[in-house]
Amino acid sequence: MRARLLLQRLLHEAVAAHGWTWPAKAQIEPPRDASHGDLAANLAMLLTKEAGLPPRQVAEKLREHLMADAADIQSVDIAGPGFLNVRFTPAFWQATVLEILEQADAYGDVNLGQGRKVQVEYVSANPTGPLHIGHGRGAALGDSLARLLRKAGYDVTTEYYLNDAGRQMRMLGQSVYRRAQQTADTALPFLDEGYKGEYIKDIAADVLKDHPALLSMPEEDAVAICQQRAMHDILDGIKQDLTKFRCEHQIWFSEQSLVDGGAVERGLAMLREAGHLYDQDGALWFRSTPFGDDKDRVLRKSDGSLTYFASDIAYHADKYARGFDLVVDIWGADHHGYVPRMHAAVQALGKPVSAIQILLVQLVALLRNGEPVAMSTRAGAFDTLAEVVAEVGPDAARFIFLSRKSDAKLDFDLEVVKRQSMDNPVFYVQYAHARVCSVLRKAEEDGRTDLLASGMDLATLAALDTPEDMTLLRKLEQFPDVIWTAAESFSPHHVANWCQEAAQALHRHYTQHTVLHAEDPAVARARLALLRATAQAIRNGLQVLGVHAPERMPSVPAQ
RNA sequence: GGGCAAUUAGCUCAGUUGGAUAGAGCGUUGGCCUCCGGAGCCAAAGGCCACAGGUUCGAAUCCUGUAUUGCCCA
Repeated sequence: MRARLLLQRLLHEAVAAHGWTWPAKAQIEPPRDASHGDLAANLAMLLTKEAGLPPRQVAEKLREHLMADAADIQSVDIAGPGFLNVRFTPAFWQATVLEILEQADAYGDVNLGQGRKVQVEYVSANPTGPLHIGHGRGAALGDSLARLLRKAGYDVTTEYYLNDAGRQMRMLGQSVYRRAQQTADTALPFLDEGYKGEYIKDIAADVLKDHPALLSMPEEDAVAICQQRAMHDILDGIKQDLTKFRCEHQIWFSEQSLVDGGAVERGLAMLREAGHLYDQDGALWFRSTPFGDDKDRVLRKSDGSLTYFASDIAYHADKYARGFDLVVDIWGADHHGYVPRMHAAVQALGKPVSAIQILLVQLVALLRNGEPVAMSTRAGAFDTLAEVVAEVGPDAARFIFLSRKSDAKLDFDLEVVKRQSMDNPVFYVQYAHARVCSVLRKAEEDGRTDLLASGMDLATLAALDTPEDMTLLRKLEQFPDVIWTAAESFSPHHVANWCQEAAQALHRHYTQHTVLHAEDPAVARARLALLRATAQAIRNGLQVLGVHAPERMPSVPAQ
């Protein structure tokens, strides 16, 4: 981050000094091939027209300006069609260690969000059954995104939208009631569209225990009791599953409360006033096509009942009324058809389409040794989030989810995720952290007070001059940039990738250079500081992913 | 029939929003422990970035078709 900011400032000055204007497409980034330099700028190619010079001559003029007044810059080369390849001094990179040790847990914080209020709404599964592995992916993404956006300077609130009104909840109550009835009359057939899982029977048994007279009540009352109990129990389970998966929702928002509080009617009135509604064929329509939807949508059907979309609009109107500048919705990919109409609704509410960000999470194929895991019909489903987390642990599951783009299908192989090998990079990253901790422990055991004394300075860090030192330092320096781009693109997987790269640089360094047995105590001090800084940065990266950074790995595996 | 996404090494996936000779890991082959944890490191082999056009200094990336797969809608 420091490197990019510095170079950006110097280049801006250089461009201004020649009376040119900064091109919007200008980029400053590490070249793919590290041997080209630390950072590369494509500026010269973009300025040829305005400068009236061939790109390499433009580059030459910029180069002169950079070399004139920058103590931190070691060299500037012009390469290829006119790239400026810039190399910084070792001291510049070494200072990264001081920065990290000073900022500690705050290292990587950036101010992309500038305090803007963001809501992340995620999971929001109907409380009609336990969460499955696909919900887990959305859960990992939503939670990590909240952490990421906080680190990037947003004021984040997390929320779960509870669909507790409507037909599905009634069906849930009826399903439980029917299972209760079946305990008395085994010949009674099950409901065609009912919820069939084993958990429905469990709930029915519990209800019967608390209400022995259930079956002699009027059916309406009995179903209501079943529905209340079912929702309560299932929601309880969902909350437990999410907690075990380290996902926090600060607010649980009830759809029923929207209906009861008249918010839906208010939302409709708002749209009607703005002229976005019309009546046709006895139904109430939202004119969404002017906003890019492919057809208008019904909000109130001819039988008088409201559609889900109507309460969704009211819900989003409520979000904005609560003062959120940006609303992030995380949906299963099977809802992608709703994206255009939601975008339309937001605009009809008077917000720019950029005030909503809808992230789609693709399905997860659960495998075991390459074979699809069949949903069990009897002994409980093996594809529930709870089962999977119990088997592989939250760290491994979260890391797998978060190291891939969310909008691509994902194969989740239980055996592979459980295996503690490089098939499963979470152990690789955690091991890097644990390795550093192990060195620190050893230093303490050996009574190396000279190394463990606090305080560090640039002069000592000058000993970090090997290729492995420089690779590691550059990687650590990039961390804030990674947070920035990841937050900007709502993509935690960039952070996961960085963790792997940082871990790799650490492992490589570790095998090349010993710390406690270094030839010179000063070198040992410098290296130990570097390792501490690395552990800190990796810890911060894992924190964004919601993955633990252990001080030691649980056990040594068998050879 | 319309729409949305995906297609990169044998497998699982990245590719910093258009940059230089396309990268990791696993798997395969061959090396590295008198030393802080070898759950590691190094090296080799492995590619028509699905296919065909187009846009420009420059395309895995952008635009248009085609194919295959998945999902939504009628």
